[in-house]
Amino acid sequence: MARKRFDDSNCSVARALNEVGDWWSLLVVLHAMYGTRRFVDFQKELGIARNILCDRLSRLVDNEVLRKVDVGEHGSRFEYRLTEKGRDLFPIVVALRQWGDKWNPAPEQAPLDLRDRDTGRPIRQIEVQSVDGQPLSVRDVFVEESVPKTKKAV
Amino acid sequence: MARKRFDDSNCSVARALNEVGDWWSLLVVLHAMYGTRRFVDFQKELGIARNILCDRLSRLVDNEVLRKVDVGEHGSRFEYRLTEKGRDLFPIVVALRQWGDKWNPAPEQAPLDLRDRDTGRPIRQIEVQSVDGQPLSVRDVFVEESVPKTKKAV
DNA sequence: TAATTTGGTTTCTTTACGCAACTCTATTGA
DNA sequence: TCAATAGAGTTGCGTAAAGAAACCAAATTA
Repeated sequence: MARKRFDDSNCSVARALNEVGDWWSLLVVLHAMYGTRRFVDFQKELGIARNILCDRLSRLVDNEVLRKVDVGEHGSRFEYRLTEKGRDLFPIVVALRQWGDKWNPAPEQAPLDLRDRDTGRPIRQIEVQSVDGQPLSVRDVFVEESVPKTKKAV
Repeated sequence: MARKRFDDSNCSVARALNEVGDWWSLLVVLHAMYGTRRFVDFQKELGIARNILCDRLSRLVDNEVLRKVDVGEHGSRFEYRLTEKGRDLFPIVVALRQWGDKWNPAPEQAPLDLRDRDTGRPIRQIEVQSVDGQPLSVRDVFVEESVPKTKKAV
């Protein structure tokens, strides 16, 4: 692949994709949110090759999205748990899920129904909002330059 | 790479990643949101190889994230424009940007400051919300089974 | 004590990425 | 009018990464 990397990109989207922008990383994080913690469980649930899983897990640990925790008395039993940084990917994962459900619904399957644990009611559609909670589209937004001068459309 | 594909996965996150889950696609979409429409402009701005850009653009067109529009009288001048499906990726892109800014801030650079065009005020941090607008974390949420039976934690 | 589980590593093949060069049609410019 | 340039790709090649399968070692379990 000789993949291009974006570690030092001045675009934060590129930097984010550098850490979780491949085919597997976000799925690993998703399953971690579902409660999966062990190497073999990730492997079985995702059907990912072991060497690739190895690589993804250690990359996620390096990037502090996961923490590798030694359970089991004499080492050699480990768990991978989400860090705060990892849990902070929740909105991204949910937004992806909602987008997938909306635009590529599964033929014979109802979309996963996420609900508020307190009230039992479904969660909202994720949206970009103004400070007062109004939904904003791409066109409702502009980039404020650091040295405020001009308004440049996004 | 011999990538595994998730077209028919019953997980909508996997299906979403199947369309935009590679290193480049979301960056192409991002730049399209910035206003880029021409092949050469994407190529210059992203520094992507032309054949890869070709592949990504046609995949995004196939998946109806972009539309290929013939401008120029005699053909051979094209523009790639976001469809509604593509514009609907806005929250995902913004969430990625905010995550990148929060957890991997650029050393010498202020994060991109997105603002509401109407009020000039910054946008909100994207979050998963309950129907009444309360922020929800991973732990505040459960999966309601299609045939309601048990409450399974996410 | 043998079999199994866990968490990998190694080897090998396939596939896709990235680069550079090339093509073909319009458009611009001298 | 003829050459040069720009736009939008395509082709070919070397390399790096993905996937499959086999192997391995420590720790549990039977």
